[in-house]
Amino acid sequence: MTINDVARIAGVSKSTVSRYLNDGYVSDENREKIRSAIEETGYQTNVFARGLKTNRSKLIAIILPRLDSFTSIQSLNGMNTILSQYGYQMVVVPKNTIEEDEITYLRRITTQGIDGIIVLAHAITDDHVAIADSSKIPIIFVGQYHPQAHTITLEDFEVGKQVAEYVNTLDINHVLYLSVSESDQSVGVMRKQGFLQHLDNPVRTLITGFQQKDAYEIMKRESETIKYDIVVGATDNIAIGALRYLHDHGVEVPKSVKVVGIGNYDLSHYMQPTLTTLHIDYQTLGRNAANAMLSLLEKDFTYTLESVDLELIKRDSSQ
Amino acid sequence: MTINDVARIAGVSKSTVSRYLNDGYVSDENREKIRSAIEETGYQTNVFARGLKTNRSKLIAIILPRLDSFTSIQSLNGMNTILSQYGYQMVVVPKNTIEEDEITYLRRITTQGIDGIIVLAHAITDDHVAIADSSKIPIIFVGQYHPQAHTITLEDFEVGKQVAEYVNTLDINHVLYLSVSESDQSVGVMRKQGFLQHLDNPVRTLITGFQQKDAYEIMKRESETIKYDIVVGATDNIAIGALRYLHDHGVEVPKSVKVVGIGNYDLSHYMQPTLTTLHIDYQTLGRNAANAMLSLLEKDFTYTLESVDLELIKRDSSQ
DNA sequence: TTGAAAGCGCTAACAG
DNA sequence: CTGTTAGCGCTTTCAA
Repeated sequence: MTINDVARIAGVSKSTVSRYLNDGYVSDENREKIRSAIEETGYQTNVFARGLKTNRSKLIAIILPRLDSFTSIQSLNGMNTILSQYGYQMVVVPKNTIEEDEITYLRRITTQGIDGIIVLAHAITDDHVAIADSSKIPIIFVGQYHPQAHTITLEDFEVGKQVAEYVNTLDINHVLYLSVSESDQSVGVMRKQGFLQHLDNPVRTLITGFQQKDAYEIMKRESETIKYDIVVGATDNIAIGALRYLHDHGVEVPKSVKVVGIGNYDLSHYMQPTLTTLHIDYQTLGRNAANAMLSLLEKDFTYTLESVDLELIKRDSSQ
Repeated sequence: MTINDVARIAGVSKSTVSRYLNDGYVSDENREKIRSAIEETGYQTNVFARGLKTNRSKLIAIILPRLDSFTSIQSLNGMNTILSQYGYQMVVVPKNTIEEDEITYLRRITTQGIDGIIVLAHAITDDHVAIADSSKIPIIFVGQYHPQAHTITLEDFEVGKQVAEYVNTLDINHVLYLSVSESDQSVGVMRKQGFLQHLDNPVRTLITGFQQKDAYEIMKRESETIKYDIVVGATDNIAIGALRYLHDHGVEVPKSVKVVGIGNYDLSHYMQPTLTTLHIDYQTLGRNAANAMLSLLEKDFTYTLESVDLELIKRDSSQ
């Protein structure tokens, strides 16, 4: 079934059918004939033929670190709710299964029939920006700010601030803050600064990775020599790693040491004790990214950036 | 950069370049010229033009219930490791964001430039089979067996059996088994049968949903009137729902009542008490599905179905 | 082993 | 508002 069949049955030319399918500009009479011809034939437009002319596929590639990451999946979910409304589908590409270099990969797929790329990033390098610049399709980075690229971010400074303000209400003296590498501008720099600048108590900062075991390890190696009565993790996973370390070493939480995380991962309310954390609505982050993408793709598409809800969830690990 | 540019630079015809890109049948001399022309130009084949002739996109659609499901994501992960090796990418479609009827949706995308569809299903209806039959592209159903469709499944009878055998070793008298609707042939029928047929103790079976809260609710409504000293959930989520109910009602686990789940979701070792469960390697399930798909898509592709690891993980909730 | 040529199904000028 | 026409970039006969 091609557009020709529909045209023949409807008794019009294929351009009229094409017009019906796209802009409009068809008389009511023909419009009805075409509609019924399409219904009769079950015609579906051939995406390859259309793409050959228009270079549009209604496919957005989403590059993310791993599939088993709570925050990535939440964002993905948010994106999908928006994208699917406009007929876009997501090509999901977990970075950990890409064999080539990320930059090479990005460059390659910019010409592979995809309409846009959303990258959930922990860092934006000059190479990333260069590719985004030279690419014919839009690339949006989520989670990291960069002045020369399309980026959608959390207000990480505010995130850090809100957590600090909560910590200030607690009856504690020495804070241990577990951060991540400063190559991550958002979590490693802004979030940390927001936290440190608003904190009233003395604090020691340690740098670790995003995995629970990274946090566990750094606690094992370093925490013995540090005086602290609260551990704040830059993410829930980090806080959970610390919590497990404390648990394994007989430290009572929250009695001897309190623990606070950031992100409100689903795990956090299953922990024992349940983890106090700042809820971050990652679905909104995803929706923002999707809307930003659509605004670059669809003309007359407008949207307003939703502000991402932050809410302190007080649980047992801090009280 | 088109195939014409490459042909011009290499000093051959575009058919020769096309042959170089596909089958072969090019002299060594020309082969080298073309290779270097491609390198020089950074040529990438236009997927729309190729698709128009070949109807191949190297895209596999994966339909899954929701994105926030542990088992789905694990399977997805497994699929991706295989598919990406062969240059295929996944178009991920969460069912909960599809507005139209699932059957309509399936029928629609079979003609939308996708090479194959993998459906993570809780049930296979006649409509599903009809579409799979009439579709020009392969459709594989994962998780549910059906004699007239391509299906990849777990050995759910064996799953039930292994759990029953473990329960038989425990010092308990009355079993409460929380199952799901029999419309789910795998979990609702086979898994249950495997369990019931190998169990030595008396058992009461209750039907609930896949969500924790479903299990929580059924416990609230029904468990008071039932005598049991162990609850076995057909999935970890169900077991966790029961565990939370017991916890909220002051029942000591495992002292008064033991709890066992199936699946080994990541949550399960965060529970308090940690949940005894049968580990199921869903990544292998995903790999099997991907391999099955490739065998339908790529000629000369052979594979052997991997058997899905099952392993009983004894944790605190049962001992 | 190669090149010429036809055409995949569609969109978008353009002329009417 | 409609039809004619010219490709989009590629693969695939076919004849050489």
